[in-house]
Amino acid sequence: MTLSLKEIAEIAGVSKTTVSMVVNGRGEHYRISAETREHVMRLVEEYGYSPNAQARSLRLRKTQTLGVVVPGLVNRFFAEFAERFDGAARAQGYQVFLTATNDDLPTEIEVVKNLLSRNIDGLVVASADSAGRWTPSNKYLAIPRVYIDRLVARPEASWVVSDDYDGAYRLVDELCRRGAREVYYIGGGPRISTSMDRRRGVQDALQTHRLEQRPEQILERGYDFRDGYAMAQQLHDQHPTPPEALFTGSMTLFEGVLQYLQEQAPLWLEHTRFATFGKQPMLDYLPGSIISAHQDVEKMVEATLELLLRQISGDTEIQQIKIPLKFVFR
Amino acid sequence: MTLSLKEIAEIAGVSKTTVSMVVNGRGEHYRISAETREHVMRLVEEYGYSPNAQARSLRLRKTQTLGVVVPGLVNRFFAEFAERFDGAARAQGYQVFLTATNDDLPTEIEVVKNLLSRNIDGLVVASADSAGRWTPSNKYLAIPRVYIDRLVARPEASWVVSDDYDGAYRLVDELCRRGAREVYYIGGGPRISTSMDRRRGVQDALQTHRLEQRPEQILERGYDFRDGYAMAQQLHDQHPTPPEALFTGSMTLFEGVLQYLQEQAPLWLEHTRFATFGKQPMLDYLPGSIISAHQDVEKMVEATLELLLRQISGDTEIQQIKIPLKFVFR
DNA sequence: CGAAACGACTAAATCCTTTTAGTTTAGGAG
DNA sequence: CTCCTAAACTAAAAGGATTTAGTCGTTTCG
Repeated sequence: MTLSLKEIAEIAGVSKTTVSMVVNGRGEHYRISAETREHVMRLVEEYGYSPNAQARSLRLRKTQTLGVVVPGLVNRFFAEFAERFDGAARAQGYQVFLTATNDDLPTEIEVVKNLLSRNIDGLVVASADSAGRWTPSNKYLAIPRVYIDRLVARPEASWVVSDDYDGAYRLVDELCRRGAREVYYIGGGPRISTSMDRRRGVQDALQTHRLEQRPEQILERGYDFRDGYAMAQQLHDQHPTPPEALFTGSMTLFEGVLQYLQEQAPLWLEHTRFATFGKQPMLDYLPGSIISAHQDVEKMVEATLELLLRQISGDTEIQQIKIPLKFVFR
Repeated sequence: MTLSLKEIAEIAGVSKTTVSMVVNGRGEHYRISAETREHVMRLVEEYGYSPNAQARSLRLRKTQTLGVVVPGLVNRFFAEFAERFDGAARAQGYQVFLTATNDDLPTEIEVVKNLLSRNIDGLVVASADSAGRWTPSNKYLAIPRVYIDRLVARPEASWVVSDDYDGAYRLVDELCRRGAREVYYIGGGPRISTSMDRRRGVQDALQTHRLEQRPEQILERGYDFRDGYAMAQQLHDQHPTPPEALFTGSMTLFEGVLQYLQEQAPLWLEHTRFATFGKQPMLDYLPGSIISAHQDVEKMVEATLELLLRQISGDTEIQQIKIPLKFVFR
């Protein structure tokens, strides 16, 4: 059993107000004699009193709590983001509710609603739906929030994303510089902003290099491992010989592709040049040619937390930040 | 602005009690006429009322909140555990506070204290210190909790861990069956239970196969990438030719080792047989011989949540569960 | 007919803090 | 001696829910 403020006050023989003042040390227009302060403090320590956060935040209308909603944690980018964000937020006195939605919009909506009813102070979302095709509640619209990774069209709000267009462009540009004349594209769901931007980047780079773009060179499905596997299969079926170059929109997709190729078309692993989004230490040890681009997690965390805290402290300005990717040209 | 129960009651022209009853539908010894119920419900929908979780849990002494404390999320096992646990807990109506401690005991203690002051209903910890060399508060001792991955000596409590001893034994056994006569061990910090068990497994397997065990064959440091790198270096310095077999205690360690070997001793990658704990899809595409064992996350999540919920519902029995590992003998 | 039972509500207490608006005591100024 | 002020506290309200213990008519039963 933990004691309450009231009980401490009774034991100490002072009022609740006094104990509260001592514990919070907020002596604005109140003074407490050194004697009393010490007396109360001793009891607080002795009984290991710490304020009940429920009651506290009920009164203060502040929970010192943030919500982070991501598609999944097995995805290394989100894992790293979550881990760093958690640490940074904690350093600022916030505890984090972290939730994975599995990229499912109904789940996302349910989770956000739950978080809102818990009166979180701020919200970070990598949304499953960039188009914003659901009607947010007033409470949702009122809460400080930052979208990450994928920008969201509606409601108009702050976001921190990577420069996906530029990343895709430069990856494909590099493939071409290295001699590729035929680049295939395997990407995530066309309703997610990252997919759209990456695809545009790829296409513009091909255009710059005056390379042909046939519709069957563009495959889009989802960001899942199985999507990667399936698209590799589809590609292989329609084009049995190894293409010169293959671009995948995420590490998970790349893993799916790899799985298929190893099983059904190992020749590709030797002859095709790969470019992919995502980070993975083991890429360095794979045979074959692989270049990659990954998000600058540290900068993103920093920017996200700053935007969020600024909103929490009352600033209503909307800010939208695009962060450059990092490239590994092996 | 969201309305409160009181305001809804005023608009509806009924008491707070009635609204509360309608919303929670807990008509044990209270009845509410269909008419009133419908009337109130309409207003609740219209204004999008949902109860304030702070106030609710203050009264109920239940927060429908669980804490999960892990060393880090970039580690795939913890990421997968967290993701699945989050989903399973949400299905049971709990929201999860997830925190990464970076395997730092002071951080762990601080985080747990914070979670306790928020009155979480249950706690899951992969502790940075298996020896239990800190004094837990009464509140900590009283809260339903389950240790995972690493068991904790004190306080006596429920845990769900993998059968590390067996896993290490069988990996090394397999190495020996495949002809290895000399196995080196690279492991995590000797104060963490998983390290201790894995080491014992390795040593017992060597003994079974009547293989020599020199002290310099056993390296222990920590579970970090850099630890792996450093131990590989140390090993290479004292033994420049590729050893027949090398065991690493985690995927992160293996990655560190790989990094060093690729830079300084690429020959090893061809000639040494590797065995490692951990899961990583890309292992399948690496050249060389690698066998591995990884935790059965699904079963662990299931067991952990069940033990926790049972404790929350009042069962005080301590249960300690060891779950078999999964092996991939490539 | 009187008492008990029941249906349909409501008032007020409770959970634990924070904070506003006092209250009490002592000392100094006039 | 009275009045005022400062120092050091305290009482009570507020914050938003749940729940115990009623209240007040209307039926039902003996």
